[in-house]
Amino acid sequence: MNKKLSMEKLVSYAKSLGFVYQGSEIYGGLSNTWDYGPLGVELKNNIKKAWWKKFVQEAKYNVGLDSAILMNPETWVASGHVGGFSDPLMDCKECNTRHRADKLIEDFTNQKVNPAGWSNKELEKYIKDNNITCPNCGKHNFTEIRNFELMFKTHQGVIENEKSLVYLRPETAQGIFVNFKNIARTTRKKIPFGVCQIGKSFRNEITPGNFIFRTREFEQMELEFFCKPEEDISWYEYWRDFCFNFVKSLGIKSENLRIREHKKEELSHYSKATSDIEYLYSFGWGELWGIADRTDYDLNAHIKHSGENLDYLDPQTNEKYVPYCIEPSVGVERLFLAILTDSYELEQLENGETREVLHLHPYLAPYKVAVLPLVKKLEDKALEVYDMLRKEFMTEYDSTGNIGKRYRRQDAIGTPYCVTIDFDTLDDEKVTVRDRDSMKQERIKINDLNAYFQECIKF
RNA sequence: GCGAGCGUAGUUUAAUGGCAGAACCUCAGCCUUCCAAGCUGACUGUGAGGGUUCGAUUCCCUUCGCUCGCUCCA
Repeated sequence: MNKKLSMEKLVSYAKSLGFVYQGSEIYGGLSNTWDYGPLGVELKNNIKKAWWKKFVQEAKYNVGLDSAILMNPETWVASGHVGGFSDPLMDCKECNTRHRADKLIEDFTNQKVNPAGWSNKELEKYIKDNNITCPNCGKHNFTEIRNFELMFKTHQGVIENEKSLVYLRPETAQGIFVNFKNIARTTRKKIPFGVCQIGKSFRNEITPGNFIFRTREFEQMELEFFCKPEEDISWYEYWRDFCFNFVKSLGIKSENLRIREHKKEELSHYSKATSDIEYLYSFGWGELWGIADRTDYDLNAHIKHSGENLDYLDPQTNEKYVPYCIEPSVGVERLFLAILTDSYELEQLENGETREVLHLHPYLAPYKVAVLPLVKKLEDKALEVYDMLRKEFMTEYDSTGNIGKRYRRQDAIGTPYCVTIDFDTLDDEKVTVRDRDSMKQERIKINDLNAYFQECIKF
C-alpha cells in the first residue's frame, strides 16, 4: 500500500530531482514562490496538454481563448472584485486574534447597527466609543484597521504622470466574459457552448502555504460554459461528472478523491450551486477543482457596467436571453501536487530492498523513454537509438554506473519505459524494453520502437 | 499581519565560543552482460547583514525564508 508522503519529504523529493525549486533561492527566496525545474515544467505542460485535449479538442462544445492578464480596471469594478472585497481587519494585541471590524460591531449590537458602508475611521471610532471588547479574550486593545487588498496592483505607462493603475487578474474567467460576444460571433457557436482558458492569475492571499497548494501567483484552467437558464442544473451536473472522470483518468486513485457540495451559507455572491472535487493531500482533504453555477451574474454585471448588449439571440425560437454559466475551475499547481502525491510509492521489493517509483500516467511523465547502454562499450549503438527516439518523445540518455541504478533513477522520476542496448542488439537489432510499473522486460526491434511507444503513451 | 517554533553541503544529519564531520546524491577514472555491487579521487555547507568577543556556525539584534496557529480565500 502506498504510504502517504509527508509534505516535507515531498518538497525535498521534488527539489532534489528537479521538479520544483524554491523561487529566487540564491537571494534567500521569496515568500511562497516556486520555480518548476526541468522535470516539473514537463509534468506541468503535460497536465495542461491533457486538459486542453479533453476540454477543447475532444469536447465538441468548447473552444479555447488566451486573454490578457492586464485588463481594463472597469472589468474588476463590474465583477465586484474592486470595492466589496477588501475586508477591514484589526488584531487584538492581547491575544493575537484577528477580527473583522464590521463584524465586531454587528455582533456587539446584536445586528441592531449595520456598519456596511462605514469608513475605517467611523468603524474604529464606534469600537472605541462603545468599548467593544475582543470576543476571544474580553480585552479592549486593538490595532488600527488594515484593509486587505486581495488584488495585485501595478501601473501601465512608462511616464510617471501618464501611469494608470491596472490590476493583475485574480481569475481568468473575466477574460472570457468580456469576449463573450466576440467568440459567439466568430465561432458561430450556438448555445450551449463553452470557452476554455489556461493562464496565470494573481491573488494576495493572506495565508498562502502548503508548498504549491496555495500561492499568490498560480495558473488556472477554467471553462465557462454558457447554457439556457433553465438547463443550468443538468449542465452543472454534466461538467462536475466530466471533471471527476478526467481526474480519475489521469491516474489519481478514487479513494483519495471525493465530491463535496457547498452548503447554502458558503456559496459566493455570484453562485447558485458549487461543488468541490477534493483530494486527500498530505495535510488532509483540500480543494482541487471547483464547479460553480455562476448563473447570469457575470454577463449581467458586464451588461450593466459597460452598457454593451450581451444578450444571446436563439436562432430557433428568436428568443433573447442572457445565458447562464457553469464554471469548472482548477489550479494547475493543485493538480500537479495531487498527481505527484498520488503517484509516489516506496515499493518493497522481493529481495528486501525498496525502490521509489512515480507511477505517473505515461502521457504525463516528463520523460517517456530512457535509453541505457548495458555497459559503456555499447554507447555508440545506444546513441543511435537515442537520436532516433528523441525526435518523437522526451527521451533521456544515461550511461553512468550500473544498469540497476539507472533503472531506479528513472523509476524515481516516473519514466515509464527504459530501452536497454545489450550485445545481442548488435546482431539482431532488438532492444530490451523495461516497464516501470511491472519491471517486466520485452525484446522489441529498434525499427518498431516509435510505433510501440506512440501506442503506450496515448491519453 | 500577529504569536510560537525552526534554518549546518543538492538531500538527510553530527558537533562546537577555538581546524564544521559523516552518509546518500553528483562528477571523473577503473570495473561492470539487466534491477541502487566494488575501488580510487573530486566538488559542495553553518540563509543574509550587523553587533559582542582575541576569536561567533554557536551569544545578542535585524532581516529573509520555512512550519504550525489565528484572521482571509470572489
